[in-house]
Amino acid sequence: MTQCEDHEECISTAIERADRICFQKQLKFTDLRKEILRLIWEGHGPQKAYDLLNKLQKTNPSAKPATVYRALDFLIKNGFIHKVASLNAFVGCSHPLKHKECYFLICDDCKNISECCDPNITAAIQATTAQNEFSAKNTTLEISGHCNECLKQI
Amino acid sequence: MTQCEDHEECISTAIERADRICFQKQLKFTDLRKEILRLIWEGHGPQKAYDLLNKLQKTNPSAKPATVYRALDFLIKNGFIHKVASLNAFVGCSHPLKHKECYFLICDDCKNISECCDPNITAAIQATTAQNEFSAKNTTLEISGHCNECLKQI
DNA sequence: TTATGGGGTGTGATATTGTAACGTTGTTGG
DNA sequence: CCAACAACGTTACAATATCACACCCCATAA
Repeated sequence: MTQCEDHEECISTAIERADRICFQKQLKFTDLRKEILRLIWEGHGPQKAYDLLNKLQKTNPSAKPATVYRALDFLIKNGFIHKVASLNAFVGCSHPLKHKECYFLICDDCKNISECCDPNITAAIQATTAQNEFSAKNTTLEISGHCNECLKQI
Repeated sequence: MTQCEDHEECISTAIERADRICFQKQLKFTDLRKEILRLIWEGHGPQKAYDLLNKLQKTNPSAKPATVYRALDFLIKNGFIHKVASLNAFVGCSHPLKHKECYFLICDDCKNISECCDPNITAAIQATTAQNEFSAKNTTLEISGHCNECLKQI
């Protein structure tokens, strides 16, 4: 699940990517927003808002819930992270800009999340919404269970 | 979305169905659980836990959050309702026993929810999880947008 | 140059959602 | 009957999230 060979590199790649996109789109990628994005990628799994707050307070003791939630709002709105509704947690997006819809495989054991963005699923969902004459704006697809690595270890 | 010709009948049908299933499965469908299920169906849309608590307190002034959440746990566990993760709300299941997975179309305007349980989506999801060697336990698929009725009214 | 307006942040308060823990009651099988 | 367990009552609290208002910075127009 969401392996990376060199996690430091994986984090900095994500930050640089965001930096680039923000520059192109003229978005303000402030230190605070960058720090929150970094903390999310450091965890490399779904991160809870208040855990992020605790970590942020190590370098920024006066941080408050709103501090974190505002940064999260920015990051979500611009596609750098996703909210995982079934966990009330937040996870870095591996490919911002690439697509609107993201689906997740969530391992209950190792807590890792992988984005699985299958076009077949998207097509099936579109067919169903069309059939129901429903105009979809946002899709939340979160599949929990056990990843292959964890299954092997049993 | 989730229309019903006679809402009183629709509620009582749901209650009777649950009653029957509980009898068959030897589950204790207590007054409290029945009342919560009734309140959920009365709303005929996603109901928030604390709204249910307020309504419950009209007939049961000493009800507490735990009172509601315990009843909700029972109803979810036995398939009579679903939790809508993206809304932190609860909605009655139109066909308990029929299937494990339920997908939702959620109208942002009229707040109605309809279950859309398309086998094609299920198949697409299964194909993807298989391909990722992931053993799925639970699937949350919640599609928000606008239903046809609301689109027409614009 | 100033003013002015919007975005981002600081800060305190509060709202909303959900659980833990422990005691009591009531049912039920042995 | 009574031991055991499920359901419920009750208190407290934990976890998640938002609001409101003040302040600062800085880009831009007057």
